[in-house]
Parts: sequence; C-alpha cells; structure tokens
Amino acid sequence: MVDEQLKKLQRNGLKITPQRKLILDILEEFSQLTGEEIASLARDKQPSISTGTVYRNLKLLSELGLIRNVASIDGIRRFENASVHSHHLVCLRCKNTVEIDFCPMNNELQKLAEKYGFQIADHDFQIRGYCMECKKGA
Amino acid sequence: MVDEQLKKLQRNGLKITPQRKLILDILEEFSQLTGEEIASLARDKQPSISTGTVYRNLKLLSELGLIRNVASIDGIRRFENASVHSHHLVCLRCKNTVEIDFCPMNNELQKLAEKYGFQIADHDFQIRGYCMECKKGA
DNA sequence: CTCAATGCAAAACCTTTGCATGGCG
DNA sequence: CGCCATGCAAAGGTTTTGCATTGAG
Repeated sequence: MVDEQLKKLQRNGLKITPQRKLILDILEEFSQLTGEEIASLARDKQPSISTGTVYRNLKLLSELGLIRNVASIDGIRRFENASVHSHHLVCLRCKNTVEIDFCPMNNELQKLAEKYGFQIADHDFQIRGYCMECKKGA
Repeated sequence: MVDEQLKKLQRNGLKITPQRKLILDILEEFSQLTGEEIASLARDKQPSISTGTVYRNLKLLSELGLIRNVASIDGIRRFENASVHSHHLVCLRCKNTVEIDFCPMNNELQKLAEKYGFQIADHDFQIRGYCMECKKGA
C-alpha cells in the first residue's frame, strides 16, 4: 500500500493497525467495492476482523480523504482509493476499473456554472461498460 | 406527468395506478430524492400508501427505464426522472438540480475507451456544489 | 371477472454504535 | 502504560418480501 497513506494516519494521531493496512491493501488492488465486499475480502485474509471495524475504518479513511465513496448508477455505495484524482472506465461485470486521463471539468463549464450562480464543490464522471475480458465472455 | 410514461406502463401490460402516477409526479417535480423522501412526499398526498408499494414501484420504474438511480458521492441512493438525457448541477444542501447543456462524452473519449478495448454502455457526469440560494445562507 | 397491485407487517440487509478487551506507540 | 482501536453483539435505518385483499382493465 502507499506509504503516504500510513503517514497521514500517523499525522492525525491515528494508529497503524493490521486491519487498516488490510483495508487499504484491498482497495489498492480492487476499486469500486461495496462495504460488504471489502469486509468479505478482509475476512479471507484475517478471519477475526469484525464488520464493525471494517465500516468504522471505511468511514474514518473517507474522512481523512484516503479513500472515497464513488458514484454508481445502480445506487449501490462503493469505495475506491483516493490516491489520485481520476476518472474511470468501470466494468459493469467484473467491477475492474481503468483510469483515464480525461477530466471533463474545464473553464467553459466553470463559467456555465457561474452563470447559474452555482458554486462548484466537486464533480464526478464515470463511464460504464464492459472491459476487454468481460466483453469476450459476454 | 409525462403521458409517454403511462403509455410505456401499458405497453408492458402493467397497470396505471394512483400510486404510480403519484411517484412519477413527485419525481417530475423534484430530482435526486431518496426512497424514504419519495415515500414521505407520497404519504403527504396519499397517507395510505405503503412503503413497500413505493419501493416496489421505484424498482419497477427503474427497470422500465422511466426513472433511474443516480450517482452520489455520499453513497446515498437517489432517484431521478429518466425522461431526459441530462447532466446536472446538484446542490448539496437543498438537493435541487439545474440541468446543464453539456455532455462530456465525445469522439476523443470514445477512441480513448476503444484503445483499452472497453465497450461503453453509459456514463454519468455530475457537478456538486451550492446553488445561488443556499450559497447565500451558508 | 381476473390478475396485477396494494397495504400491512415481518423479514432481510446493510451500516452504525456501546461496551469491555486488546494492542500500538 | 495510556489511549486508540478492535471484536462482539445489539440496535438502527433502509429496502424487500409474503400474504390476504383490493381495484384497474
């Protein structure tokens, strides 16, 4: 996992525990996982980990900005590693993601928002479909 | 509400009930509502409506494509009317939305996706922040 | 009339929380 | 060692479901 993440924990007076490492590791490997999925993957590696701990840490890590909730068209809450500002291609089948070097946010859009007196906080852009592997099997 | 929506119900052998009309009406007026909020607004107009009916219909109308789940960074599931392809400015406080005439999807992006062997199904773009009214009060 | 849809209430799910115990710094 | 974090289990909130009844076509 990214060392910076652990340092950020420490800087905030929080402890580095095996459980937190594990969660960060999982979100390093996969993106777009639900709380349940993360808990399940965590249990595979450390059976004693409790669901409460997983959710508590997901919340805490979100607040620290290390991970984030992501948009999802199906309405299901998922998490991803927040180490980069990025937009994704998300595979609807395997849930794997491909980062794309494209951000729709631009000056034109900023001005458009201002025209409505709207103050932008953040944005989200997501492209959903099927990755190369899953396209084959479909 | 949009008459087309009712026809689509009929075309699928489904019935037009006061409850369904009500839900569509509510999502005509407001966007970005949670299931609970919709149920609550529905109860205001028709106290006898049951939560089960609301959720059953939200699911059914989603499957028909009349409404859709929307992305939300806070992980909370919301619904909106699917009558138009649109992108929004969403106010984080009052939940009102402003439609913007801007779609990030373009040829460049299509090609980028193809480069990864990715087959695009749909996409979602959302700008969050504060509307004119809520900005004042903040 | 008939079958789909509703209301009601219980169940299922996911997430959060209180409390005693354990373990990182 | 002290205090934060964990595990456990119970509580909370939202969504789903079974069943008898109602009502749209």
